[in-house]
Formats: sequence, structure tokens, C-alpha cells
Amino acid sequence: MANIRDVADSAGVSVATVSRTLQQPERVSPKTRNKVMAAVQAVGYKPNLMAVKFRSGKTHNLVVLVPTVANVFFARVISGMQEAAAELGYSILLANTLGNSEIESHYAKMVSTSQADGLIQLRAHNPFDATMINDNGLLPMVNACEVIDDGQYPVVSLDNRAAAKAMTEHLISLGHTRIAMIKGPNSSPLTQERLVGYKDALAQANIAFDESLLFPGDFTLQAGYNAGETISHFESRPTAVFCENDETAIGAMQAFKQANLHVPNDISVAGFDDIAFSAFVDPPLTTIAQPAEEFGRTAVTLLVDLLNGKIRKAPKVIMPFELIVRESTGKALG
Amino acid sequence: MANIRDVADSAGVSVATVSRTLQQPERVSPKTRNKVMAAVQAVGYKPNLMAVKFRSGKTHNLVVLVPTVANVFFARVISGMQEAAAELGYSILLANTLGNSEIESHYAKMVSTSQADGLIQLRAHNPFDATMINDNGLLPMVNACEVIDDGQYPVVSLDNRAAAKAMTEHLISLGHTRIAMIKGPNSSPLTQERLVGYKDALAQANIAFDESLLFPGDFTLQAGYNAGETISHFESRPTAVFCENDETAIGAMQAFKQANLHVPNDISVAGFDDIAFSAFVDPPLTTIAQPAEEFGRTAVTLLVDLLNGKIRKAPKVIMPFELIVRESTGKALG
DNA sequence: GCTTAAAATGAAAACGGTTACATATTAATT
DNA sequence: AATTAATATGTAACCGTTTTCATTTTAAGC
Repeated sequence: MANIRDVADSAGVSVATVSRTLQQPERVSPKTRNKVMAAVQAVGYKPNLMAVKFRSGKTHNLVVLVPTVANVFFARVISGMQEAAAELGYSILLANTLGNSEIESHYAKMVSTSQADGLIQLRAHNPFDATMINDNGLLPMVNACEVIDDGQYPVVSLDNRAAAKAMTEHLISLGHTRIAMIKGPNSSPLTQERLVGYKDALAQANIAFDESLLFPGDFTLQAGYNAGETISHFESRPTAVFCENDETAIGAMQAFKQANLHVPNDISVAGFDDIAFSAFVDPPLTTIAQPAEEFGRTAVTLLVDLLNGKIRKAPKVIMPFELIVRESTGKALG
Repeated sequence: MANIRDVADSAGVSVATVSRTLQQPERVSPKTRNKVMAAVQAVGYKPNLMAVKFRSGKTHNLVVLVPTVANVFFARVISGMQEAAAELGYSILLANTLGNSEIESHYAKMVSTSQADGLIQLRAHNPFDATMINDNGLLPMVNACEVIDDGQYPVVSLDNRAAAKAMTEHLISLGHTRIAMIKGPNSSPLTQERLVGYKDALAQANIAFDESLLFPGDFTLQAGYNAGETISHFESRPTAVFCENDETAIGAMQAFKQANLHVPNDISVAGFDDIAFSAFVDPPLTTIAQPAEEFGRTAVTLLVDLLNGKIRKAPKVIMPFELIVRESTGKALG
């Protein structure tokens, strides 16, 4: 593979001139510029970007820790990241962590070992140790979607509490008073926030909170199905179910159908995320739309700003949500 | 950030000894080994892997070109890649290409500019120019899932023809003779192969091929829905629809329901891929299961073997498929 | 204890660029 | 045409490792 010296020899100039021709063409005379360009063509020169990155100390790589790429919502977020990264001249190194802290640490080490400039975490967990803190007191990371806001890094999230409250209010406005909730893992702050929003709405409507209407889940179709089955055979069945994501809701709806419960006549079902499938299931799912791609774009933009020293204090960006009412929720009957 | 010289100074040895301690500990005496290790701890040394990669010429990065990460099937494939890559000490650089050749070329350049050692392409398209051909006459890439087999690189694919034939046979065995097909883009070889398999089965059963039963699509829910709507109002409606992926099938089913057609009584629907949602839609979808994660693992393993010179001639790996019969296909009535 | 082989260590070059600084060339000013 | 300023180019140091080769130390054999 031809290197910069080969080009210099071929063009009859110094390596410095070649470097300048490629980096800052205006600093070199048109005549030599042409000579150099011709030589580049002639020897088939491609700069070794590993050398460039090593020398410059900037890798222009960003590590993204995603619990699972198989989650449709995350897939959209990643799409948005990819777009923004490409525009800003960065590459994404994607890590499918499965929520495993060891895998997270492994990839986080790419930052401390100069293989990447920064990191985006989609889970509420800080994979760095304290030694990574920057001059400005910040970690070279951004936490998006499911966040802990400890001021060490920018976060971009949804007002999950308000969104959950909005959905619960929607169900209450349809006359529901026994509203079940299929939850995410208790360890997830996002789940905690949504629970608070759910309680907010109940309290506001003077409906007593009933802990027995909380069902465990883990954001998967299967978990939704399992909870749905349990709910189907529940002694005093709720008339509505608020699921913490759309997969869970779709799984639950399937269980209800198999138990010969009609959605929404016998039981209303609501989701969260507005994944593509939600508009194409039967009945189409009422849900909360999150601007997934925008999440990704914002996270990348924030991180790049942070890396360029344009950020002093960790900002907290709240993305807007939208209640999407489709046909899976209806008036409470009986 | 401490470098190898700091460690050497702190331990009172040369940099060469430090390097050896870390790379080939058996080549250094236990006494100095301990001294060095202590110094590493003391100064908090983390090797600059950018420098290592630059010096060694091996990046241990693999570029993966995926048309869209938002496709659930690809998400599974990527999961498998990630696993295998982690085991082999490689990192995945994921590129969401949206089928755009320019974006593909952009990422392919990461290989020619020494930012990655090789590339995996999930689309039937070679992003390299001829200059990249290796000593063994191979490109540093593997083509998986949707492949063109031109002998320049290993491919890992499914026997799409056989799979499509198996599914069509299944439908024929249920008594269907008017079987529609919702296709992928015509440019996709995978689509061509499946069409041939479909025709194989028809011919074998002495059913005339009817071009008017072929409907265009692009593997999305919306395309399936659109085709489903068209089929619903088709003058002489087919009794079964074979869709080229599950998203398409789910979209089509939704259209049928809205047209008051019952699946499978009025019309049978079959998919391809067996994504997680397919078991949880109503009715659960009959489909072809592909070993998605295994695709990813195999592709990575092949590529690493190729990069290590363990492969001379481009192998062609055919993965097994499985017909999964659920409730969306039934006997042809009337 | 002396010679020789083996093992451990160090010095310095190399990887492929970028860039500060020095020098040579050209253009502008009088 | 001479002086000065501006521009263009070259020289060489540098980034943090690995690795070759030379040298020193240790162990082995007699």
C-alpha cells in the first residue's frame, strides 16, 4: 500500500507538502497542488486513517451501548444516531450489551484506550469509573432514553411521568377505574417515573391506587403475553391495561384474544413507544409516540459538542411525546 | 494519560520490557514482571490501542453494512455477529446504509483506509472496487443473507429457492391453487430465487403460473398493507398469499381484516423470517424460520478466517431453514 | 572456576502521518 | 533594482507502541 512518502517521491516534493495539499489545499501553490494530486492518483494513495487518528488523538468514533438492537424502538434511535454521526464525520461503534455490565465495561474501555472519543449509553447505568472524568468535570458520555441524571453527563430523555399520566388520564376519561399496568424491570428508573405518572393521574381522579394491579414485565412480547394470561384469569379483572412498551402490549393483546376477551370491548390496551408494528396489529394500538430518531440525533449532537468542549454544564434535554389514540382503547363497558 | 514510557521510568526498566511484560509475559523474568505490573497499577497505565492498531496494522474492527437496523430480522443477525466478534476479539462498526450505495462506499472506505480489517455486507452488492482484491484473489468481505455469489468472497445464505418451494408446497397441500405472492424489490436476487422456488412448486403440482398474482413490495409493513388492500379488492381473489417477509405478511393481514376478510378462512397468509412478532399476531403467522443469529455468527467467523489467511477459495455456506406452520394458513374453502 | 549457551534486558528504528520551525521563493513596495 | 513582506516549501521532531538487534546477565556443563 502506497504511503505519503511514495506520493512525495513521485511528485518530487516533501511529505509536508503532500500532507498540506490534502489537508489545507489553499496553503500550497496551484502548480504543486496539481503535481501532488496527479501523484496521488498515480500511486493510488489512500491515507492510513489509523495513523491519522493515532497522531491527532481524535478517533472520530463513538461507542453506543444499547441493551438490545433487536428492540424496534432502539433500532429507530440508532438510525437517528447514524444519520447525525455521518453528518458530523463520526462513526458509530455499536455494542449490543444485553444489559450486561461486563460487556458494557468492555466497550467503555474503548474510550479509555483511545479507540473512541466518547460514548452514548441507552441504559440508566454509568459504565465508567471516576478516572474518566474530563477537565470540565464531565464524563465523555451522553445518557439517552433511560437515564439517571447525576450531573456528570448530559441526558436526553422523555418526561416519562407526564407521558404516563397523559395515557392514564386518557384511560380514565374513557371511564376506566380499574387500570392495570404491565411494568418494566423495577431496576429501571424509567419504569419508576412512569409509575409515578400513573399514580398522579389516579390521585387526580380520586381513584385509589391498587398494588395488585401492577404486573411484572421486561419489555418483551413474551412478558406481555404472560402478564396478559394472568390478567385474563384475574378474579376481578381490570377493564384497561397500560403497558410500558408496545411489545408488551402486543403480547398481552394476543393473550386476551386467546382467552376470548375482545379488545377494546372487554379490555382496553395501551402501549408506549409507537413502534411501526403498532399501527398494523389488530386492533391498532393506542400508544405514546416518542421521537426515537430525534433521540438518537440529539444524543450524538450533544456528545460531539461535549467532546469539542462546547459544553460546560451537563444539560438535560426533554423530548416531546404525543398520545396516539387508535382502536385498542375504548369506553369502559359494564 | 500515562504512557508506556512513564511505566518504564516508574519501574526502572526499558519500554521494550514493559511492552513484553504486557504482550508476552513468559519472556520476562518473574521479578521484573512484578515490578512492571506494580508500575502499571501505580501510574494507571492503559495502552493506547489506537497506537497499537496503527503499529500492528490490524485494527480488529469489522464494518457491517446493513440496509436498515430497524428490520427485526437484521437486528437478530447483528446480535449474532456481535457475539461472535466479541469472542474473537473484534469490534463491529455498524453502518445503516438504507440501501444507499454512496453510504456503502463511504463505509467500505474504512477498510481501504485501514480503519477496519474487513467488511460484512448484508445486501447483494459489492461496495469495493477491484483494487481491494487480496493476495488470495479474495476481497476482505463476506456477503450474508442476500447474496451474489461471484466467487470473490465467501457467502452465507439460505436456499431461498427450496424454502419458497417448501412454503408454496405447504399452501398447495392445503388445497390452494390461486396463490398470490407479495414480493421484495425486483433488484434483489433473493427475491428472484424465491420466485423460482414458488414456480417450481406450482409446476410440480401442475398449476399454471399467473403473473397477475405477483404483487410488488419492499419488505415493509406499509408495503404489505398496500398489497393486501389491492388483493382484497381483486376481481378473482387468491385464496392464499405468500409474503416474502413477516413484516409484509403482518401488514397484509391487517388490510384483510379491515376488508372483513378472515385469515385463514377467507384467505391464508404466509410469511418469511419468523421474527418474534409473528408468534404474537392474530392469527399467529405461518412462516419460514431462518437461523438469524447463526447467520451473523457464521459471517463473522468466515471473515475472520479469511483475514487470517485460513481461506483460499471463497466458500458458500447454506444455512438450514424450517417451515413453521401456525394458524394463518388453513384449508382452501370453496 | 572457566567457558559457553540460554535467557533477560536495553537501545533504537520503525510504523505513517502532522506540524512547528527554518529556509527558499515569489510578489509587493519604493 | 533593492528591500521587505508574504507565500511556498522543506527539514525534522513527534505521537505511543512494537520489534529487531545488540548487549548484559544468568544458568549450565565440564
